[in-house]
Amino acid sequence: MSEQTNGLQQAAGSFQKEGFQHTEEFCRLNEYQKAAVLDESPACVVNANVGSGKTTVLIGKILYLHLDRNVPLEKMTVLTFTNKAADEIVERLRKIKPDIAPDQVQGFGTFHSVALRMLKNSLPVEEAGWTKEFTVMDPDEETDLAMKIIQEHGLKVKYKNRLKKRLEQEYQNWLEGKAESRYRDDMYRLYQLLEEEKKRQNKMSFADLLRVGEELLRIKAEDSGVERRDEKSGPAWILVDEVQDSDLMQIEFLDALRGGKAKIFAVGDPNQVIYSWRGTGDNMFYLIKHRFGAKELTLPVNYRSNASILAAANRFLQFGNRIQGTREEGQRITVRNHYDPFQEAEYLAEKIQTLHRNGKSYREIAVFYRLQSQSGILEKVFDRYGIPYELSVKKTLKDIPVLNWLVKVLRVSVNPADTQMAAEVLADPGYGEESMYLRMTEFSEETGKRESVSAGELFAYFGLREALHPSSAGYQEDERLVMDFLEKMCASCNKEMESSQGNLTAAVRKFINSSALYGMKTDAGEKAPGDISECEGAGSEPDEKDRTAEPDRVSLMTLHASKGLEFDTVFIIGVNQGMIPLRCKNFEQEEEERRLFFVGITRAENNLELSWYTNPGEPGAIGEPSRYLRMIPEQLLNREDAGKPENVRSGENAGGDGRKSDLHQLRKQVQEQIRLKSEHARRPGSAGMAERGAHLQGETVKKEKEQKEPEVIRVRHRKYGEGILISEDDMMIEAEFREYGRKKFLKAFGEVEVLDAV
DNA sequence: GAGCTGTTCTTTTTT
DNA sequence: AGAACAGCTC
Repeated sequence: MSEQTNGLQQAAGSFQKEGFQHTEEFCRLNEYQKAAVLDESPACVVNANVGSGKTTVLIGKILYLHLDRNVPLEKMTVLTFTNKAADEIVERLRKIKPDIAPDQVQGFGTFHSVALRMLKNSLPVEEAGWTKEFTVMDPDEETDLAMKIIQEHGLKVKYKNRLKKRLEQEYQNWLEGKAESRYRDDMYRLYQLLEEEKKRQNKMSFADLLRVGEELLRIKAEDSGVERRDEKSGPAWILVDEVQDSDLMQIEFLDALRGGKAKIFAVGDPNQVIYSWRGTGDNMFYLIKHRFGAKELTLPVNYRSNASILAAANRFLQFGNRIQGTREEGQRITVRNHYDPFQEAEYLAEKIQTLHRNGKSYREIAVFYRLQSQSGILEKVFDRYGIPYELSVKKTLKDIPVLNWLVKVLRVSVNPADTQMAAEVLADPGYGEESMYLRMTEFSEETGKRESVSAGELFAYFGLREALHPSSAGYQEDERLVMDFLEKMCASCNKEMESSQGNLTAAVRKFINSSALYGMKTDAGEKAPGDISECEGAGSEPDEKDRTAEPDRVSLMTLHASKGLEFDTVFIIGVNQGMIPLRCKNFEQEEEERRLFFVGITRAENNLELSWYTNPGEPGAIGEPSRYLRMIPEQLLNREDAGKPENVRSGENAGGDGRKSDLHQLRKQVQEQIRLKSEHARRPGSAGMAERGAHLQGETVKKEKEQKEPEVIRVRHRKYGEGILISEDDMMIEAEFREYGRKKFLKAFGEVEVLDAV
């Protein structure tokens, strides 16, 4: 298919099949979205503003490539960071094109699941030291194994209680060949021994999947020479969702997968990086752009929020140009002051009740907070008011002891080399049984050869009736949980064996492996204990019925968990100094807190209410509104200090107490007013502050007055290159860079050099 | 192992 | 700012 294939031929060909360009879906896209869908550069990154239809473009791209450019779905790899995102893409694709078969979208999934599939199907894992029968271990298991090795070898490893975190965070350093851990202990020796032990027990950690996958992909590319590899190997197109969230290992994997041949199309938003504390580097969006020499397109138009919300959001934008809106001004943003978290919960309960009575469904409403610990009060009060709510805390199979144990039994059964798991199964205080040992090690020989199986048969084979102790109080419940799990597993395994002629051992292994990657979630919000509603095994499809039956509930979640979601009405609580932003030591962390707040406010479609407490119970927070509230222009706000129902309270605990708190509140308000005024006075260049700054800092601040002139002052930054000075005061300096947009810096760090002496 | 001083982290969470 | 830990001394 030649490169000039274009509009004409498309139009000519449209009689035979519709073609995506002629569908309603395509016509509904705006010009930016269309450009992104149609772009066929070798590498392209789409800088997608919040709410600009990023996933719609990704899906449009898939359909365009498939229907108009004849790229088979099998030749596309679509990489996401969460299983939820992968499921959503396939689900939305099916909505437009319902005849997509599951094996057509094998290449759609998280980085880890795609890596796993390739290690199992097409890469020579033996060359790396594992066999095709390897299993996947989760981070807790890896930590346990590391602990065991530390003990056995008498290693000196500091902060053992934070070992899990350390294993993850220092892994990259070790890979890069650094000599010693920053804590000057045996950490790197531990990595080495751990790796050997994982090979011995034939299992891979999450990180191994990516790292080994990358290594083998590179070897494979070398082997097949510089000349084109045969057509079957590797994807023709690689599409990446939320690319700003990738880490270094994922970029290397991506690069290896591309093999210098596949085209890359990645969408992401540098303004929504909120997980960099977890190891996502500096600025992955631009790093990827430069790494692959990618063309950058933008999606500037937001379809979600009203103009007031977007105007506020624009104040927090750190990269790129301002977000363009499509909607009317709408409701202003409410800023409300409450006395304490308890008063606020009461207020929220009443407010939500009123909204619901006036016809708003609960599912349109969400409450966001910075810390998990803040949800407790809300839960209690909402319970009392009878308001249905859903907490976004995930529960995993590991929280259900009997299933946790059962998974270990199955793990050993499909991988007898896993001595760690075998020991844990037998040593389990609740279910450990010596007799399990033979059943697990003989599983492959006996039952494992079968071509179909039922839950009852497995239950009997493992002798679970005795192992679960029929006389114990929890037996009934345990049996039910185990049978539920086995039934789901058998259904998936039978299907798998039918389609791939594998045996039971292989099918169970596949199921257990993908369950490990899928997190083995259970719905914590559900009342039914232990309902394994989302235990997706190998090859099984997303449960359609679970989604349609979503009950009407208010969503309670952390700001982090809110990413990717949208609601008609959003309340963000605890917008106090010391809470949002959470006290943080360095400037990069502060920037991330700002992005987090940005993510939070941009979830709201029509109504946004931000509140702060005079008396926050949370440690660290102080009774002042967050400085972020001062960053929002006053004309966008609707300040409702002290609220109306709260006045009832002061009458309630009448007398000294109430008056005292009223006085307290009044004083806070006065202080706030004073601060606001001084803030306004300072912005165009406050003489007083500048003078003091000049004394402390020396030269750079000298001539505040000249800055009013439209003279361009150039600055330079180690990372961002040359830019122009926007503003500065005694603490901060703000500059704009062509590639990176506006950034603020702490003068004390001396990162920015002013080039034009004034 | 008590008592001291210095260091490090505290929150957010996916695979 | 305070907890939890590491490493030292006695």
